[in-house]
Amino acid sequence: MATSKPIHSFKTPCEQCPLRPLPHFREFSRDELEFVSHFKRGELAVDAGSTILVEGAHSAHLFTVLAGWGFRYKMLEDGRRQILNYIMPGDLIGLQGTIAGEMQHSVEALSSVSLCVFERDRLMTLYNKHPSLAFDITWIAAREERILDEHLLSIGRRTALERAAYLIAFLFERGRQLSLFNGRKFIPITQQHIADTLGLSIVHTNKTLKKLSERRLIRWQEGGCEVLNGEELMAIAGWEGLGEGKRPFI
Amino acid sequence: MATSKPIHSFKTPCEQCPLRPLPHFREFSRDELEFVSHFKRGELAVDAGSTILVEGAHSAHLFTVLAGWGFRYKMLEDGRRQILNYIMPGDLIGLQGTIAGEMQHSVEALSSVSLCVFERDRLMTLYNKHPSLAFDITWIAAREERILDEHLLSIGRRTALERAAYLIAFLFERGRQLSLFNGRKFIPITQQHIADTLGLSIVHTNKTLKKLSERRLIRWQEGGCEVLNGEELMAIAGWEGLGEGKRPFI
DNA sequence: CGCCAGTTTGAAATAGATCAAGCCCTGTGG
DNA sequence: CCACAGGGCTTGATCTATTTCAAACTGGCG
Repeated sequence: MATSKPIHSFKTPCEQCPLRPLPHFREFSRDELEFVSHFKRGELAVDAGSTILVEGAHSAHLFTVLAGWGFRYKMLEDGRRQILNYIMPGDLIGLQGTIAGEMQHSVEALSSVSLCVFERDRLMTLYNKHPSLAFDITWIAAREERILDEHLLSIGRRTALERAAYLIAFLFERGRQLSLFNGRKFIPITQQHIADTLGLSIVHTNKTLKKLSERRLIRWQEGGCEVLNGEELMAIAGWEGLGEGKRPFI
Repeated sequence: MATSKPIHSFKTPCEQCPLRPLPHFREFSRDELEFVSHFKRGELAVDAGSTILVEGAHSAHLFTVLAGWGFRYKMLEDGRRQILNYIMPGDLIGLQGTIAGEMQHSVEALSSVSLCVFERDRLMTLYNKHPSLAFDITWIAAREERILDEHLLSIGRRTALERAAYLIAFLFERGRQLSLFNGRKFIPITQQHIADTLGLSIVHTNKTLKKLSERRLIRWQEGGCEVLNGEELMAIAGWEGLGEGKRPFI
């Protein structure tokens, strides 16, 4: 399994980037846009279930998600898996490889995913020539950190029901910010993924989700979760949301 | 409680920084050193138990830890607390305030702590004038992310015994890298802190630590934990360690 | 048709939480 | 010098959230 198609020579010009017009992302200056356009080396398209990056590998690339859903995870030697966070359009992945030499986690696609490919080697040029973009990269890393903090709070101190409510509300909020839902508020995820994110067994996860379903907050469909009441999920979790405001991306 | 002394006008010149000579940190160029020296605005000294930053506050400052131990945490409304990570010399704190406007977590001192104070406003100058330092800040953020990933794996998927072993090994490794131990390998921490880091109750934490004590891997002393066998703790946790190599700091 | 991944359910086992006390040490105030 | 209060640690007993085990159901798909 987990085969990824070769990197396309085809590339969407950054000037026509489908993400840029979204209200969630900050504007680029002409200058920045031009640099990023050169920085981008190609596009990668993978199918649902493919592995995008593997723990331990030395990848020469950085990626920005153009479309689709995926997740980052780590495993223990005996196979226990922990999902660390989800990746969605605008997210930068592979930065960790820059500091540690090799990836410390794996990344897998939940849906079909397409990614912009950058060369890690040229990152220093970005820092030298475009301080504003350099700052954006720091911003993106700090944001990921903030989200991990919240996940940690969730796994460490929330009950199973609160955790599940938090996770679904979180994914829903992220999708909403990215204008990902056309009518059907659908998250392409399996109960096993939810279990591995929340640190619960799949059986208990199933029973917990059933409680949320009975309260008409979510509905489970083939291949994912439909959100019926995001507000109430946030209330159960005691979670404030992601905050408004525009964010950068590369 | 939690009173912090006013920011000292007194400042250790960066040229005489006690951290710089440590083998764990990367060298600075003369240029970088000069800039950082100007960037630094003063020093802050707080006692054990003091709050250094509070969730929700708008701080105008960034800090680098010069000496001492502390921790970052978040709380739920009903008082449940989750410790997110520990801060030690060389760590940068307050960066999150830059991206979210306000702090998303609090920081408290475990021992007496002294900090270098920087003005957040002048961060952009650093990005404009010193790309190498800008990159270092990203590096530091990405490193924190990596550590949070590991914590998440721990809380989500390791057993209580494994978690405790991981945490103590982790703190021990960090202290060792920083040459913090002179003979006595002592971590200034309370069992309540360990419980709030591992997502366990204090009673169960106590019983778990007792098992580690009985195996002669640690010894509990007044006010903290003495590490007797870091190797074996890592083995129990199935944890590889932090990796060698120098790291930057500001 | 039969297989497979994902979901669902019930029953038994257990890790960890909660409850309740007691202990030790240090600091404080009479 | 003693009393006592408080924080941190320890321990045993009971309770419960969650895991594990086992089995069956569903809908696609070759």
